[in-house]
Amino acid sequence: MARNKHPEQTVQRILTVAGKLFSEKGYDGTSMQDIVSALGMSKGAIYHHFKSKQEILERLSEAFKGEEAIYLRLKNDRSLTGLQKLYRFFCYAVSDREKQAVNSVLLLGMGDPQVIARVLHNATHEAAGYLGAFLEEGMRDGSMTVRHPAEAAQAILLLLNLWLNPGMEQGGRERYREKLCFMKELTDGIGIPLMDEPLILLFCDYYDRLADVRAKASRD
Amino acid sequence: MARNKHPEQTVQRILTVAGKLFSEKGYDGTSMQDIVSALGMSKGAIYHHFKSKQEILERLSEAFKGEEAIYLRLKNDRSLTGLQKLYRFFCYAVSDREKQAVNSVLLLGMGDPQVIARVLHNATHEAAGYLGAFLEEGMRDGSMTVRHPAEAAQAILLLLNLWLNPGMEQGGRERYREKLCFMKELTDGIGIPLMDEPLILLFCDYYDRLADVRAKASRD
DNA sequence: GATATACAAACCAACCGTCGGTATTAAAGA
DNA sequence: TCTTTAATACCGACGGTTGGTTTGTATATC
Repeated sequence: MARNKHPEQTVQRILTVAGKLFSEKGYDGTSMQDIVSALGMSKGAIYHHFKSKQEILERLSEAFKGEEAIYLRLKNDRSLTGLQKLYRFFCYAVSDREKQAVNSVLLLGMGDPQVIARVLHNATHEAAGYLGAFLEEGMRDGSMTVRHPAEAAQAILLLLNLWLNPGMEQGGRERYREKLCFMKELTDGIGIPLMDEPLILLFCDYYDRLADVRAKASRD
Repeated sequence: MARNKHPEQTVQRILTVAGKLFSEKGYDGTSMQDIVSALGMSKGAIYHHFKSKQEILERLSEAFKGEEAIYLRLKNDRSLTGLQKLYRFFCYAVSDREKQAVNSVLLLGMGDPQVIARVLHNATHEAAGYLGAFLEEGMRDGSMTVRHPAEAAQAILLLLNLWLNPGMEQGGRERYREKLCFMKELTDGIGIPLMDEPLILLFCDYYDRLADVRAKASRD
């Protein structure tokens, strides 16, 4: 139909390069011209595929939407309790997520206000609905004793996505582990015995993976 | 010394008008020209008193720094337990804060990424140090049984400033109250029996005050 | 009257996004 | 099969707006 037979590749290239730049220099710190130059394309090309700079960021953050898929899969699994579903959701969140997002702005670019706002919105709006459903299920089947499922879901996701986000951590690995221990007490305290040692280790891996990516990035 | 004998008044006028605009149209959505026009002044005048647009926002958000004063006052009071100090700190945070900040960007402008990032930073860096000290004190004097004081302080402040921030609430008054009930269970669960009924009512007042300001603002 | 300050206004580089134009291809018509 | 047509992929100069600077001037204080 047009000059390039595979425009999706172009879109991907734009997303990849823009994500890299955003995470290196921040969203506001990256100009459209920067992206254009790094791509060796024209401005018109980008604006042909994306209607604005914001839209690039939004598409980049859609990796988080992958949570919707895992949610739907877990939801209809009758062999699992609410707590087990929650547990697997967390496992996915810290391990499988890497595939699409470990290089993404959402982790490396965590210093940027635009990114923070986006993650926050995602946590308290989109994702909280899913988690809340698991918590309610856990109440019914007795696998947890949480009393305000909707609120608990929001609070937990807020802490998970912002506070436990390795991209936000500045205190090093040990402090991150301290955070995880506290998170265990917090969730236990509200009746959700979620955090066990294996999950904590998964979180630590999560942290280490980002540290690697960071180290590699700072070598350039 | 110069044309105007009372430059502080000019500075105040700039802060007031800029704060109003920021909260109405967001930080990025407000241009320097907007502020200049609303003030009926010149750009040079603003840049004579503030070195950047960011600095206006920072000065506006210094109301939060008032927490430092109350902290120092509480810190040296030997008649109070750690828990009592924490309690008073919270009372201050939701009641006294209004004097300078109820009209400020930090509540009304809570939708803005720049504002969110600033509040977040404030919570997990500046303020967390103070709170952590109270928690440690509370551990020693036995008024609470928290095990990870530094982490608890960060998590509590994060939830307080972002999640319990009335400017972020979109679910109405009842949902806000639900949040507060959950917050009580959360703090109780980690060994900090902080939230009692009077404090919850203070929070509700806090919410109502902002709702009033909002209603008044939308009438224009 | 010298000097430092409060402000004005013209000015600047950089920014995001637009727009008319061109190249290329898939499909439709002959 | 050859031509036409229309839609897509892309180009790059341009425009309006942005945050910020600079130069100039009036005035209050010493």
